[in-house]
Amino acid sequence: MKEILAEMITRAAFKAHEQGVLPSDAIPQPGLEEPKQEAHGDFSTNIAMVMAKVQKMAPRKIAEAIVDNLEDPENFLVKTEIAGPGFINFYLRPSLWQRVVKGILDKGDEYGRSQIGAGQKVQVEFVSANPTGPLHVGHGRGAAVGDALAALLDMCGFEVEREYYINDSGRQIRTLGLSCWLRYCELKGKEVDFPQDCYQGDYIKDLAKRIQDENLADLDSMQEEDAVLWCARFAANDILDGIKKDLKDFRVVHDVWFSEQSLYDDNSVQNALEHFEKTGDIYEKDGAKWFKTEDRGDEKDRVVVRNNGLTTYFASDIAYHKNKFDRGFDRVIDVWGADHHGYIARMKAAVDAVGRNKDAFEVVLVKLVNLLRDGEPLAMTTRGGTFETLADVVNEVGADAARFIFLSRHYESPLDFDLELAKKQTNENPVWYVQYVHARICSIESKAKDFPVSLDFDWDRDEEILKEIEEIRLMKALARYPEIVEGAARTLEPHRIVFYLRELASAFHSFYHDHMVLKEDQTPVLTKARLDLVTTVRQVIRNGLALLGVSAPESM
RNA sequence: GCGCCCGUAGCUCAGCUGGAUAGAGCAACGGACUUCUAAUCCGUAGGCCGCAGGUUCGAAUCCUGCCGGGCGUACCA
Repeated sequence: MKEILAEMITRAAFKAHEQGVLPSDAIPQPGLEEPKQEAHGDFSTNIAMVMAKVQKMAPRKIAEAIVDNLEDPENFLVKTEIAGPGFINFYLRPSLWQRVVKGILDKGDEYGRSQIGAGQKVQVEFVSANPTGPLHVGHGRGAAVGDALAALLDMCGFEVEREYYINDSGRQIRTLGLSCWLRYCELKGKEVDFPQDCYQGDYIKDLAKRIQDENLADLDSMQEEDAVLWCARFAANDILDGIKKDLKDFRVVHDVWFSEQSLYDDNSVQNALEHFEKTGDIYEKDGAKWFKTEDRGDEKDRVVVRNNGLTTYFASDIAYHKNKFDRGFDRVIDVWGADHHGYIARMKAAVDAVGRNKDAFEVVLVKLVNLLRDGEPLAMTTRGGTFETLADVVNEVGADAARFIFLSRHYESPLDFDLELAKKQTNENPVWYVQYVHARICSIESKAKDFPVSLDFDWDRDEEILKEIEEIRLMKALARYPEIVEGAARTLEPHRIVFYLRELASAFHSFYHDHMVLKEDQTPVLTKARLDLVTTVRQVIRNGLALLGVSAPESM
């Protein structure tokens, strides 16, 4: 509908130019928007104001010239007016909105799909928590955001892959092994001084106990270093299994689990380092090797090999991101916690050095989550305690509520997550508000069997059937969905879907309150039309919730 | 110190590429169920868009400075 209008406006402007009314032929692409106020029509354009400078004319004069030259052979418009400083407002024939119903009925689950991605390959890497402890709520938000982004991009015609990067190498894995080993020693009754920088959580004790109880290894006869390594492997694998289970329960699925260690095993890290030493991007200073990131936009150069010979995380990250692009991705999106903020510039520099466009690598920084109960903050220590893990939260409030709330704000905004609120089955809880629409409509549909419904009804007939204001508003909201999806994908902002769904839900509830779908003294045609209308609402609610990874229940 | 993000209604937050009288949810107040799920709806109230300049037909939006808050700034991960 917008395209048609834009076309009409452009044609009118050129016609006005040919007639000499508009001096310049520089006609910009008309921007059309839905005015905030219904009194300003269905669509409006500010093109006259935009052109004012070039045309050297008053905006309202330009608007007049355009309106005078509008051709509307199919009678789309019932009224056109010039308002304010030079807006042109368009009032559409109401029956035009009915076309959206047919469109959604035809497209079903595919309504909202677009091809703006044009088949470009995108990788979304998210969660990627170190396998040194269970996922906490912060990871949950990252998981919800990453998963929704992937779904959005997929819906917009990108070829998407979801990846989890496992930091299964390096010092912290050894620390994990040491922690586990020491707890094991404690169980054996040895006096142990448990260091501060070891992992304190009770889950480590549980692991040690399992090693003992299930007799998984003969640690006692091993050299201490071997025992620590064995513990490290065992603990990391077990914790990773736990992470996988937590994600599964949260309905998050990754396509690829990528091991950091594999980059060492196949010499990728080594090769990358050697390569950049040759190109001069890596140099030696103070016994360490530095990557020249400052020349590429970072604040300073960064160490990749420490003077003790050990590589830093940055070294493997360079190899990792090179690997990503080598796999043919046009865009690489990393979802990180906000505490990794300072890492972006150096990673972009590395991507630049690899010879890729810095803009092909994007980082979505997800701010932290404040867990509350009845408005009171809960302590978020790494030590075992009350509700801090993702699993606990999902257990308590359910995956639907958790995901919806995680996505209910811009990812860059800190998020308060109130456990009690998330569980409430009242209007304070936004999840239910949206899901309720779906359930209500399912209920109507199942009751519809007992009603006389016109069967030879045809949406192609251009007669006006749905003419109530609540119906028109609903259809307008439905029509907006595809561009909401596109906008959310373009800006990588899934929260837009949440806001949209609340609007659509609100429009539906208003309609529902004022008008009956199934009513005895109503024409079968109107019944059928309304039935189709609510079915399309259900469809769009379903499609939107699917993007968020939230279920659409048939009854509540 | 430097860099990034943020400051919008009592609270939590939207606000697209600058557009008309700045929006929503919650909380508050007042109404609406003999009807397809009241987990709902309708109405009222609530604002110096942190402050001060600048850009222009027009600024919550763009630029500069200041104030206030968060984060980052490792031969850590």
